[in-house]
Amino acid sequence: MRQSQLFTKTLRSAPKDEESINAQLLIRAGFIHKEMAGVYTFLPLGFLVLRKVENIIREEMTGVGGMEMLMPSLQPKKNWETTGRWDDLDNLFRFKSFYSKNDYALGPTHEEIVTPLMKRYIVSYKDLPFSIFQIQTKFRDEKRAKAGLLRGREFIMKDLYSFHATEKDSNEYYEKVAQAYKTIFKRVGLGDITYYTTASGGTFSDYSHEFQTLTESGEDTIYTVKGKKLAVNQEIVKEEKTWFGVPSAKLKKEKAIEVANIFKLKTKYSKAFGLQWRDKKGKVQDVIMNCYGIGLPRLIGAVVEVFHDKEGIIWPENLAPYAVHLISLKGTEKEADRLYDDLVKQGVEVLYDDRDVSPGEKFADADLIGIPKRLVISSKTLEKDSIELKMRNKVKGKLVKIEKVHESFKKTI
RNA sequence: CGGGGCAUAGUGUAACGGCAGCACGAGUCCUUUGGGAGGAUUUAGUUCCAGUUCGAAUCUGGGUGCCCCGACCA
Repeated sequence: MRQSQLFTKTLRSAPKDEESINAQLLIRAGFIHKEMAGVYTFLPLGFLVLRKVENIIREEMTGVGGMEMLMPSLQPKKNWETTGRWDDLDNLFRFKSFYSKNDYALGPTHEEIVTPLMKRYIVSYKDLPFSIFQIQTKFRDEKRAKAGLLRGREFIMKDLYSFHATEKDSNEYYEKVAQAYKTIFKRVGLGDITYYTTASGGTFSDYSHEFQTLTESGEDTIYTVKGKKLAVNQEIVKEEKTWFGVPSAKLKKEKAIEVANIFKLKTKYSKAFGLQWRDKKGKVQDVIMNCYGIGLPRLIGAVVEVFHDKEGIIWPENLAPYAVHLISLKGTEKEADRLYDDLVKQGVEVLYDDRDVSPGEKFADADLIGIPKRLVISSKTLEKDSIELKMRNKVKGKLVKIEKVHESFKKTI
C-alpha cells in the first residue's frame, strides 16, 4: 500500500472527548473512527488488524473442530420470550418495526437462535457432539459504553457453541477450547499477561471462566497467585479463605481487562427450547451446551493498551496491519519504488510512505501507526548500498545491504 | 440507571453581554527534506430549541450529544 493513496490521515492530537489510550492512539493513527458512543468504524488500517485477529481466532476455532457459520443479528421477540430474556436481559436492544409493528431484538449473543436451530439437526446420540462458531456483529444496549474499543454497543464477536450428550464430554471439550483460547492470546502477543480465572458469575462453581489480561486500564480486579499462572476474581476472594493453597490475603491484587468469557450452559437453553437427543435405548435426554466468546474489538483495544509508548502503538507482529513500513526520504524515489515493487512481489505486507512530506513527519507517523519493522531508504543509506532497519520496539536501527533485501526480505530481515 | 463534567472550523484552543480569533490540517504557488520545515495565499466554526436583551458563543430554561466515577456487564 502506498501511503500517498491511503485516504486516512494521522492526527497530531487526540479528540478531547477520548480519554482511553486505545481510542486516542487508534483514532490518531487512523485505524478507527467513532460514529457515536461505543460504535466505531474500522478504517482500512484498523480493518487489516481486525482481519488478522479474526483469522487467528478462526484458525484456532477450526482447530478444535468448530464449524463456521453465520446467524442473523435481527432476531424475533418470540425466541427471547421463550428464555425469559426479553424482559430480564437489561442490555438487550429491543425495537418495533415501523411498518409491521412486530417486535425484534438485535442479537447480543445467539443462544436464542442456535438452540432452536439445532432442533432440526440433533436427534440421536449419533449427532453429538459437535460445535459451531461465527464471527459476527453483536449489539448490546450498554448503559455506559466506555474506554474506546473496550466496551462498545456494537462489536464483532466470535461465539462458539458446543453440543454434547454427556457432562464428561462437555467438560473435556470445554478444557480443549480453553486451551485453544490460551493459544489465541499467545498468538496475539498477550500470552504472558493473560490469566485464566474462575469467574464470579452465577454460583461459585466451574460454570464459567474468564481470560483476564493484566493492564492498568482494566476495569476488573483480579488476584493472582504468585509463581502460578492462576488468578481469581475479586468476588471469589471474598468468599474463599484459600486459593490453590494460598491464603486469600497473600494474593496479589491487579487490574485486568476481561478479554474472553466461556460458560458451561448445561441444559439451561436446551430445556427452554426442548433441544433433546435419544440414546441407544431410545431414551430422550437434554443436550448439554457450552458457549465461548471473544470480543474482537476489545481484544484489539487491550493489545493497544498493553503495547504502546509515548509515540504511538507498538503492534505485535501477528496483528500489525503491515509487516514493514518502508520510508523513502528525498531523492530516493526510484530506489524506493523498485524496492517496494520487489517486496510486494515477495509477498511482504508493506506500507510504503511515498508522500512528499518532511522526514520528521514520516518518522512520527511511523511511530504512531506502530508497524513492527521500519525500513528507511535515504541518500545516506544508499551511499553504503544499504537501507536502515529499525524495530518499532527498539531505539536504534541498523544498516542492511539493499541487494540482500531485494533478493529475499524474509532471509535478510 | 445515580453522580460529576464538557460542548466554538476536520483536530486542538481563544474571545468582558458588543467585528468569532489563533495553531495544526486541507487547497494553490515558491523554497525546503534524517525526527512533526519556511514564506505567500485560500478554505472552513459558535450542538439544537426557546427565553432575557438594543445586542447572546457568552446570561436563563429545556432538549440532544460526548467524557469520567459508580452501579450493571449472558
